Amino acid sequence: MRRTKNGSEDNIPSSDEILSPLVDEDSGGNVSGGCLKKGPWTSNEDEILIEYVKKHGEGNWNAVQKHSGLSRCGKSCRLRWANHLRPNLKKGAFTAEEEHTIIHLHAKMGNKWARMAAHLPGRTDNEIKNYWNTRIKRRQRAGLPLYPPEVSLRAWQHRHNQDTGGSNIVGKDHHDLLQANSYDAIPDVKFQGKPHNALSYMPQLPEISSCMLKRGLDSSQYGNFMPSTMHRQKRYRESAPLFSGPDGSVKTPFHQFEDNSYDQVAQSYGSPFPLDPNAATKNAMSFGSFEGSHSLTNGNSSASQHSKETEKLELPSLQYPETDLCSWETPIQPAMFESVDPFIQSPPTFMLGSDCLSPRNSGLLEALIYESKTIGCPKNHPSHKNSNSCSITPGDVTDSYNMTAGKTEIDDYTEAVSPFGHSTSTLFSECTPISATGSSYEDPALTEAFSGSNVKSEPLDHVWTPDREKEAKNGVEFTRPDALLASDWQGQSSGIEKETTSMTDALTLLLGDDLAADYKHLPSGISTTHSGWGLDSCSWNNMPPVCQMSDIP
DNA sequence: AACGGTACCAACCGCGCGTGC
DNA sequence: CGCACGCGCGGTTGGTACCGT
Repeated sequence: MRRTKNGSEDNIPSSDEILSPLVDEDSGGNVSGGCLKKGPWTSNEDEILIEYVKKHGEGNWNAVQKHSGLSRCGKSCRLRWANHLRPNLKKGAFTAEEEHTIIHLHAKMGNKWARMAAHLPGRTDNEIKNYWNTRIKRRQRAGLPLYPPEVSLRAWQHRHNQDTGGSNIVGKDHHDLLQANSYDAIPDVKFQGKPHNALSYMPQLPEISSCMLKRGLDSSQYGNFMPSTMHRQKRYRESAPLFSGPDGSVKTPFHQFEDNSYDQVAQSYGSPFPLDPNAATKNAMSFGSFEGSHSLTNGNSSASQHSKETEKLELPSLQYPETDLCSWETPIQPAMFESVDPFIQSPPTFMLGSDCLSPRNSGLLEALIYESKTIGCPKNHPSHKNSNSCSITPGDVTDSYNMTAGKTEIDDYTEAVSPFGHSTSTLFSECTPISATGSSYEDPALTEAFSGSNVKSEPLDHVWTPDREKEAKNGVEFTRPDALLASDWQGQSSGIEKETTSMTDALTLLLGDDLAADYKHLPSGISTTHSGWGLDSCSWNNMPPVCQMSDIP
């Protein structure tokens, strides 16, 4: 700590400590009764507290005031003790090892500071939190990604191992699962082994990498990247860098669309997407594309009830089960579409990750925003037959890859109109892998699926026909690198080298030569075309089953 | 030297959970 | 069952030091 204000930190008593000027003004200086002192602790107070703990042990903090005469609330005492006075506390800067651990822990847990602290003896959650927030700022300023690529990879590996080791829906009654209109009922949706198709694969990557990339940036102070009061455009520009430019410069997702790379990539693939020149739509798409990975805009902040349940699962934010909606499997809720600025405003509430949804993680304002949005959604009215009318259940989107979403309220959902003047379904198509096919609404089958009236569950393999595959290649959503990867995988898996080349070209366009080149140096199993998104889709089968994240104590 | 912006961090706040009555 | 209380957590605020102009 650089400062040594009023000696509370350096144990040098001062007159200020004796007669602390920091008594809560509201207390009028009366520190007795219910009016307790606030502000920095003095060494005197520290001594009193230490003595008290020696005598009575930790706990029962509210009794401190009674027994010791310390004019601090129990809560304050507990914090002081836990963060500064208890023995074995490490002071000073984090070591490189600790930093490394923190990074990995954060990739694994998200903003679970206390849990992270448990892995760092002598460190407090507050310390870690402050460190992380500082790190976020620093890296954001420096234009560096929050996580090193290898961390993203490891997180993915961890996730993948969990996935393959956990339950999966393959072989299960998929339909039943999809029918379960409850987050609780949503199992660990897995696409076992290698992806059967690009769409089944795609969700896996973004939920890890982009989730990670965003997550840290989504801590409270930087939730939604920037204060809501900041000008939108400014925020875009200052948002956490997610892409590296050819010159090493970092580009935000919005940079991606400020230049022509977006279109270039799309054109290189002959995308049928108009890549809407309309700014709003473009934003919507760009947001959607990242919203599509959800993590990017959700991070930790969101307010939703079901989060509580999932949080109880003690699932780290990056260990989202397949129900974790830091993926494209995420149901899209009204907030997403009704936000004037989905990137700025209250993020969708569909994050099922342990800390993605927690109301506690959301600011009160966010919660209110969402609440107001929810209320504002007529279909969300309690009287409506289905409270989820304005949303899509996890299963819906989960299965959207094969366009066989279970019976859902998609029909309702498609009726909503975004502030952009797009139907939510349009946005949905832009925000989900559905759009990756580029045929969300060109394909009659898909259209039918989205009509919501007669949705059939079909095996993945039934849906992924060669034609569909071709569609996907042509219409891959270029707002999503992972989609590109998926396409890449498709191309390679089917021996279409040309496609792969195009893929690489596209990535080069998207990521820049340097970055793309860097990927070639990544170890086996890691993408040769990208790192920011974790792994090479074509290396799916080569992924070592080693869960590096488990190395963390 | 003065000023403003920034970085950093301790402390605080609000909320939710668990428990006991 | 409802309430109060203790506790823990994540997020936010406020104060100070540092740095650049």
